[in-house]
Amino acid sequence: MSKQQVTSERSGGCCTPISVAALDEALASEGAAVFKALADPIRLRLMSIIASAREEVCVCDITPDFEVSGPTISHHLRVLREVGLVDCERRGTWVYYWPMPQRLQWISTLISVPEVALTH
Amino acid sequence: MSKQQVTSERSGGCCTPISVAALDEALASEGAAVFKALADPIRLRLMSIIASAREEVCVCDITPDFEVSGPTISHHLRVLREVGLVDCERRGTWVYYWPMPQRLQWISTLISVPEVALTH
DNA sequence: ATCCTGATTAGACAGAAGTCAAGATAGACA
DNA sequence: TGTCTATCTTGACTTCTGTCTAATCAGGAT
Repeated sequence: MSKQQVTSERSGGCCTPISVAALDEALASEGAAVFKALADPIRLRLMSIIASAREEVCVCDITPDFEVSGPTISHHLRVLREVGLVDCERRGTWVYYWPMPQRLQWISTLISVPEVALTH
Repeated sequence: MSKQQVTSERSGGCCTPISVAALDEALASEGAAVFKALADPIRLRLMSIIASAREEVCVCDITPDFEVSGPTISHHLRVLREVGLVDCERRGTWVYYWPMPQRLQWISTLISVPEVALTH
């Protein structure tokens, strides 16, 4: 398996990193929307809690870790969901969230830097 | 010319991706600040133009690609500079920008997903 | 049915961010 | 010196965002 293949598999579907070729406006808008979702300390922590958990995470377990109100947590989770970084499901009284790893990997690849560009 | 030099973790080896372990508040704040800089379509395009160029880029070559005023471009470039994603230098009449690839790679690694998490 | 708990939605508000016009600054050159 | 060009900074305006309280919704249990 070539490096090229590994890269495209890990990129969550596609995309040339911005260090390789300039983005067109459409991709820039989509990418910026995802970065905007990660551009808040609380949302980034929420994303990291959900992404690093081995299982789905209950909102009830997340909320106590933060010093903002429940509705605010709910708002931030919705922002993450609307850009496809997480998804959720109600199960009985509780709501559970899980990460969408391909979406996260896509945005990571978008800003990744080829090794040659790091060493020069 | 700009303030950069940030955490210790970004040199070479980098940080622990958020899919591996939850972020503490300090790293979440720093990461969110960098994502905020990328969370605008114009800034993301600016970053991609600068990062993908083989040479330093003159502001005079960038500005015509956008439909906003010169001061607005200047403002966006400053935002990118303040989070350490680019740096610049005046040379004669013109100002040249170049990318800081390690900083970009740091934020990319922060949200990268281990292969095992993509296939399960 | 009615109540209780967990979570989301609606509405309001302060502060942040994007934009532009006008002015300031840096350097080249006559 | 003065002027010209490229870029940045300032100040103002408008829109967007994060946060709260209060109200609403979804399910379980009494």
